[in-house]
Amino acid sequence: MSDPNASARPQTDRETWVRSAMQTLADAGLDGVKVETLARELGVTKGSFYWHFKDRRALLDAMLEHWRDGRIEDIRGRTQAAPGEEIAQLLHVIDTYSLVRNRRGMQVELAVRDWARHDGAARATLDAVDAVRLECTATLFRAAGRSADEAANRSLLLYAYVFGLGMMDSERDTPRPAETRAFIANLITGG
Amino acid sequence: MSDPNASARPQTDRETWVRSAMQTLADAGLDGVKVETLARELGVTKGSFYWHFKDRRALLDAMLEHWRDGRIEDIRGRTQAAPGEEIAQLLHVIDTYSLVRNRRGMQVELAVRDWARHDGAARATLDAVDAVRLECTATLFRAAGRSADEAANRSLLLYAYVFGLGMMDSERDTPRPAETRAFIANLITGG
DNA sequence: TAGAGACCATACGGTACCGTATGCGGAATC
DNA sequence: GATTCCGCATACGGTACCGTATGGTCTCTA
Repeated sequence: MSDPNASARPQTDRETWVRSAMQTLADAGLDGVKVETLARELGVTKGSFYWHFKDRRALLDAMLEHWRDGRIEDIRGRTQAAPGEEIAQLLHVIDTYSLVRNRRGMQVELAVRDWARHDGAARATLDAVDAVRLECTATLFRAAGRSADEAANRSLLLYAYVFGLGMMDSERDTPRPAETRAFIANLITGG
Repeated sequence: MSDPNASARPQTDRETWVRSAMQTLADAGLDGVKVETLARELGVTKGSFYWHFKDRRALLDAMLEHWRDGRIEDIRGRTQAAPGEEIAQLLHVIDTYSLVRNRRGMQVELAVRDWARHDGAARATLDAVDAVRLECTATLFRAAGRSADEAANRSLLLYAYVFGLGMMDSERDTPRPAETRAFIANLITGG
């Protein structure tokens, strides 16, 4: 009872493994996430890993949970807008999601989406995140006066565009011209 | 001289390997493309593979070439339009590329795009294909009266949307509602 | 019909993983 | 200061690959 975080203490080192695994996922894809490789990069051996995790699958599930929670928190934070500012906020969401400065986040996103094509758990996690995202932006569109259908349609276009662009520009170093980004963002929002 | 295709005859069996590898690429991703696994599925052994290909990398390069040629031929064929029919043709392109019936082609597309994130040759191939695609649709937009900038911007939006949607819907079995598809397609083309 | 070359099987060495079993030190506890 | 348990190292067996070496079979041709 001396340490109120006693039960959570091992979580700290699980976090280390998960963070390192997410980095590798971004850099090398899911098949780059290997127990012995991660251990080498962390300067430990597999013995450590198999104390913290039952097996490789347990790490993958922890990664999905970690990513899901972060993404849901992120989109919730980015879709708060004062009345009358909804469209401006949507334009800001498009810009932050489609700019090159989110490179690492985009790489993780693309890796998870590819992962979801072969794994049920990843697919379920991704669907949950997408559902929240679509609902968040649709709420903004509705608050800006769009119908429910139009809000849903524009939200779908928004995410498909943003992640599609991330896929096309994943290795690009210079951002798209400001005029291009503004033109497309205005088409999506209908501003 | 009796067989005018004598020099092309070995190509036939290379083609068999490439086709099987493309199928596996669609189903299991690049890391599923393994020499011994492919050999088992073809009912032969590695001995056959290493007679036709120098190594695994040679197969991967052949796959990229095969895919590139097919995609360029495909987009060229789909972007022929009589004067005045350009927008209608663009709407048709959007529909064929975003519908579920292209499932296998979309899976290959997504696998190649993921591949391109870790491999220079794949990235170069993909960039070449994207450049042709963008030029093909931009030409249609210009023929429909858009400015060069607007044509390029709408083309970028078109492909980002189409492949982004393919990523979001890769495991979906029922197509999106016709109204949703029409609404978004009209936004992209500005019809 | 003998030889050459296309096409593939067999067999092997080497590597990089996964997961388990077990040993070992150091901190906390009594 | 002996015990317990956490955190990790070491060592092992097993599997799935890649690529090479070598031999066999079948066909076509001279």
